[in-house]
Amino acid sequence: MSSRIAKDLSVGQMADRAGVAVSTLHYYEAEGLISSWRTSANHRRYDRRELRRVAIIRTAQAVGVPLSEIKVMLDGLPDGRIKAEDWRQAAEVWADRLDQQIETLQQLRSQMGACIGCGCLSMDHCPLYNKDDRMAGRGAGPRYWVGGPEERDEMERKADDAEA
Amino acid sequence: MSSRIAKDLSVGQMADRAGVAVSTLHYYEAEGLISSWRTSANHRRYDRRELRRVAIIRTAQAVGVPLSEIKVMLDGLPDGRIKAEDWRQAAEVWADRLDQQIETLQQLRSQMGACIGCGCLSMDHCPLYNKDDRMAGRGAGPRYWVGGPEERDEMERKADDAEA
DNA sequence: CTACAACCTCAAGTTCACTTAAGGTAAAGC
DNA sequence: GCTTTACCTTAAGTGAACTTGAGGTTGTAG
Repeated sequence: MSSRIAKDLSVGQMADRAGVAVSTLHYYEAEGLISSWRTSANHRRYDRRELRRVAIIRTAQAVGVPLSEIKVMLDGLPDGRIKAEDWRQAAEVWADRLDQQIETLQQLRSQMGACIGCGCLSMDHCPLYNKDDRMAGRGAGPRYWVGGPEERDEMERKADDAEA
Repeated sequence: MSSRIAKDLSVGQMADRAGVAVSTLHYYEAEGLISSWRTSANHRRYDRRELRRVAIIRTAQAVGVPLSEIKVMLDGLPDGRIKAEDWRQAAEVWADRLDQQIETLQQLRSQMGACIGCGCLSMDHCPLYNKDDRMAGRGAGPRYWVGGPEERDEMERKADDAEA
């Protein structure tokens, strides 16, 4: 009992450690977000680093990043054996994304704060007011993460001056 | 055509300005997130400040806050006529929330960054490694915003030392 | 006065991220 | 040897946040 080598984890162990349900891990695997090998009994075994993947998935989700986005980023890292350079690259892309997200939050925060001090309550001359126009998004289903990946259609707020 | 007084908006105008679909506004109204009065023709008319509400809703959503949460906060402000004190209070609650959210993001960011520099690639002696355990969440459906409102069950990561 | 755009309601459909259920295998404990 | 526990698969259900569609009314423009 002196050997403390990092062994691969069963799905139950993964679930425990990551704090997610077993079914969730199955789901993630089906979606190609994590991967495992199988024992002779067809049981999943996870490399320990999959734990980190799950942690990243959950953290990203917690701040509103959809799985599809997460997958794209995780796919950036070549299967299994992660080379340092790949990690670095992927992380950089993400950093931008996160910074953006953080900024959005800070905007919201100050938007609400500023709204108290300024004339927002009586409206009409609020400096923030005209920032309301913005934000598009089309297609079905729920829409997290409004400041999406590529292609955003600008949505010209035309009918603005045309008002009696 | 010299009068440029702020008039109430139709649903179409609101949709244009806020950058959302008309159906979304209907939905928000049905959910009690925004409100309107009706013309004699049963058409919706929105007070201009509803525009701000929509902006806040969308921004909050963009960072992963579910509508239920948003509603709670918006409900904090008494119907229609918003008193400054109420705004202030609500904003304060939110500021905390947002700060928390921002922190999560920064953690994720540095988690990924740090993972490059440290031994994560060869695993085993990563200082971040043991932070993987964490994060619970139960019940059906999608789960945004892991660091939820009240009640979080701690999820003891027991089976840790018990490993041959 | 007739088109037509903009609005209305209500019901049903869709996507995402899961969970639950049903039915089966397999190694471990008594 | 039998039962329990952990795992497996596949299919169907769920909740959130919308969208789409069908069918109907209103009001302005030609």
